[in-house]
Amino acid sequence: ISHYNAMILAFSRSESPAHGIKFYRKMTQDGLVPDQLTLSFCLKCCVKDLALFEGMQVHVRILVDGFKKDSILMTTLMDLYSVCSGCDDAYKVFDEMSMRDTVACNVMISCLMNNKRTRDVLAVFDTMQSLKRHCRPDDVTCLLLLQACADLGALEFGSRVRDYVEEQRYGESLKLNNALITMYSKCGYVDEAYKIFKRMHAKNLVSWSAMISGFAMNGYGFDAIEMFREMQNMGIAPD
RNA sequence: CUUGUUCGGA
Repeated sequence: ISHYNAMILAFSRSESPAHGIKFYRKMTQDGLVPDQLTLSFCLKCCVKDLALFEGMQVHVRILVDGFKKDSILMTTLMDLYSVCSGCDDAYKVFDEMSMRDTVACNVMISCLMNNKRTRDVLAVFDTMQSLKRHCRPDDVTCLLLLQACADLGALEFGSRVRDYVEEQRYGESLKLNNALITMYSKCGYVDEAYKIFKRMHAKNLVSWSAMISGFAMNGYGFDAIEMFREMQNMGIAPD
């Protein structure tokens, strides 16, 4: 069976996930019994193929086979509904999970974000902070949240996330710093963005580009050009 | 690297 799993996993990462679903069907018709891994890989195929109906059949199988308390599997299911259906179905799974951890919350947040339900995102963040450690927001949570704030121009909330980031000493994370730069820029606070930029030890092409367009979008075209030169002097090639 | 979430700027 591990060979079948390997096959389906490979299909789930390929550009033809539908073949993985076919393969799964075939193996069950041949009387083989899928395990958690099989179901998980098959779900990934369904997500990638946007195959809601097939995914729901796997859902049924999960329940029938008694894998309901496998939280990782349930999180994958959430992702299926998040991508192929909507918040309501994803939340239903979320709500019925026996153990909700940080990743499950992150899936929920990303789903809510895609559906522009910002206020609910906020609420989830709040409850995550007050719950036990297995639900505490992590770096991915912050990344998601900062991106949302940037899109919405939600400075106040973005600052709260920033405080949290610094409490947790995610301060050296390149991705988080870049997300902060973008968030402040889009909220119109280039100076704050620049402070972040300056104190960064490691900078990316992304960091530079974020800073440059931050200046540009706030009407500091000259500084943008200046930054661009400085970047090249640092030996970083523009793309 | 045999089960889950983000993948950064434009």
